[in-house]
Amino acid sequence: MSAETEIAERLISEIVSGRYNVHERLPSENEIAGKYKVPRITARKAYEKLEELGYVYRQQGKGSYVKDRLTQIELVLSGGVSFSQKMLEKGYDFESRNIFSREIKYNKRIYDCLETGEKDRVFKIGRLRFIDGQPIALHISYIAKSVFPDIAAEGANLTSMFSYYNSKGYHEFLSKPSLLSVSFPTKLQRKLLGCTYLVPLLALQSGCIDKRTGAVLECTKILYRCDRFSYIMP
Amino acid sequence: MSAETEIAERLISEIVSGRYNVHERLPSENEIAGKYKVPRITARKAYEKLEELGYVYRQQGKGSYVKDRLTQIELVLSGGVSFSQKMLEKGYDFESRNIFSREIKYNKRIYDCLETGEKDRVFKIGRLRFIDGQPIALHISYIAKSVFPDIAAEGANLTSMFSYYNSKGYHEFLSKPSLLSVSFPTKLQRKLLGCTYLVPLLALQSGCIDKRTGAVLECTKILYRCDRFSYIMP
DNA sequence: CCATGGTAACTTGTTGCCAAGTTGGCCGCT
DNA sequence: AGCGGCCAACTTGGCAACAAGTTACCATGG
Repeated sequence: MSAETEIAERLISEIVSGRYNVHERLPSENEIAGKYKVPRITARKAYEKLEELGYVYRQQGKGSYVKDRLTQIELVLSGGVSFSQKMLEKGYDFESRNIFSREIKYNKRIYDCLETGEKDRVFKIGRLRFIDGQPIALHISYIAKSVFPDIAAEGANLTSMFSYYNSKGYHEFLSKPSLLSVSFPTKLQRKLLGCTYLVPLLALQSGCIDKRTGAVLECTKILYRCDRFSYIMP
Repeated sequence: MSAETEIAERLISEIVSGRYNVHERLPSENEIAGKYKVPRITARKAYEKLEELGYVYRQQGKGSYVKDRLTQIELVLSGGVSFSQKMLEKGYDFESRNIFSREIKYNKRIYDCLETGEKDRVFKIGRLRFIDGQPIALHISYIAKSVFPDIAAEGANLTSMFSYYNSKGYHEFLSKPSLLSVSFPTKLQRKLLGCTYLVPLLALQSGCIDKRTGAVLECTKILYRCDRFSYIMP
C-alpha cells in the first residue's frame, strides 16, 4: 500500500475524530513530508486524495483547510411517501427545485415500467433537493400523458410529485420493487449535486402505483449523495 | 474541472463501451499527453485515477492495461434468508470462509440489538464470501451464548449461519429493520475484500429473529462491494 | 542457423527546481 | 504615530530531467 494512502488515512482519521475544527488549517505539505519522512510529492498526493474525497480544500499560497462536512440525514427507504414531506417533517431547511421537464423518446424500459404503449407521450421531470442550501439528491420522474393529460403544461412547475398526485385525486400509493445501485457521479451529476467525482451516489429506481386503481403514476430514478444520507429499510 | 478528470472519464467511457478488451494495453502516458495536448504529469494523474478506481493496472516499463471488471450480481435485499443459499441458487461458483470467531466485550448497541443482558457472552463471527475465487462480501454476525450455548466451541467452524440455525431447530425467520450506509473501506476491509480504497462498500446492519418464538438469533453487519452488486428491494 | 548478450527506444516512477500566490514584518514617508 | 509599500519566507501548483524497468532488434560467437 502506498505511503500517500496511509498518510491520507491518518489525516482523515484525525479530521473525523475532531482533532481539527472545520476551516482549521492543516499542516503544510513540507510539514507532512518532514513528519512522515517522505518526499514532498508524497505529501501532496496525500492531500490531493483528501481533496478528492471532500475532506479538505486547498489554496495556493495559503494551505490546506478542513472542509465543512455536514451531518448525515437518516432516510427511510420506503416508496409511496413524499420525499419533500419526509424532509420537512424532520425539520430540515428543505427546498425542492424543478430543474427540467421535457418529453422523451420511446424507451422500452421506461414505457414498460409505466405499463404504457409506444404511442403514449412520456415526460421526464427533474427536481433537485436542497437542505441548508446544499444539493443532496436528484429526483427524476417519468410521467405518462395518458395518466396525467396536463403534464406537458404543468411539468415545469412541479417541485413535489406527491403534491401533484394529491391535487389530481390520488391519495394512497404503493411502491414497485426497487433496484438500488451505487456509482460515481457523471459530470452533469457532479455539477447538479455540487460534489467531487468521488462521492458515491445511491441510485434508486422504482415506481409509484395508485393504491385504489393500480395505475402506474410514475417511474422514478433518484440519486442520493451517499455522503449525506444513511438509509433505513423498514 | 481538471484536465486529468476529463481525460480519465474519456478513458473510462472507452473502457466501459468495449473499445478495449480486458488486459489490452492502453495508450502510454506520452501518447495521451500528445493526443490531449497536456503535460505528461496530467496524463499520469488521469491514469492514476483509473488505477485507483480499479479500471486499469499499470506496470513500470510496460504500460497500462484494462483490468478485468467482473459482472455485477443482482442481490435481493431481504433478510431472513441465507446469503449462501441465494448465491448457490443463482448458480455462482460460491464459497464461504469463516475468518474469525471471538468473544467481544460488552457493547451497548450490540447487546441491545440482541436484546440480551450485560452478563451474557456475545461472539463475533466473520465470514468472507467468494464468487469465482474473488472476495465480494464480508458478513459479521453477533451471537449470544444464552441463545446458542455451544457457540464458543462451534463458532470457528461456521460458514453459513442459516445452516447453523436450521441445525438448532430454527427454520423460519424475520428480519429486523435495517440500517444501510455507504462508505469507503478501511485498510483491513481492503485487505479482506481485495479492493482499492475507492471501492464503496454498502454496509447493511440488521438482525434476524426466529419467527416462532420472537427470539433474536443474531445481529449482523454485512459489507458488500458496491462494484460487484446491484440490489433489489422487494 | 541458432543462441546469447548488448543496446536503443520505449515504458512508468521519482525528484529537484521553478512558478504562482499569500502574508507578516519592516522600513520609509507623512 | 499611522499608513502604505516592499520583500522575505512561507504556501500550493507545475514541469523538465533523471531513474528504473521492459522489450525488440541487431551483432557476435559457437
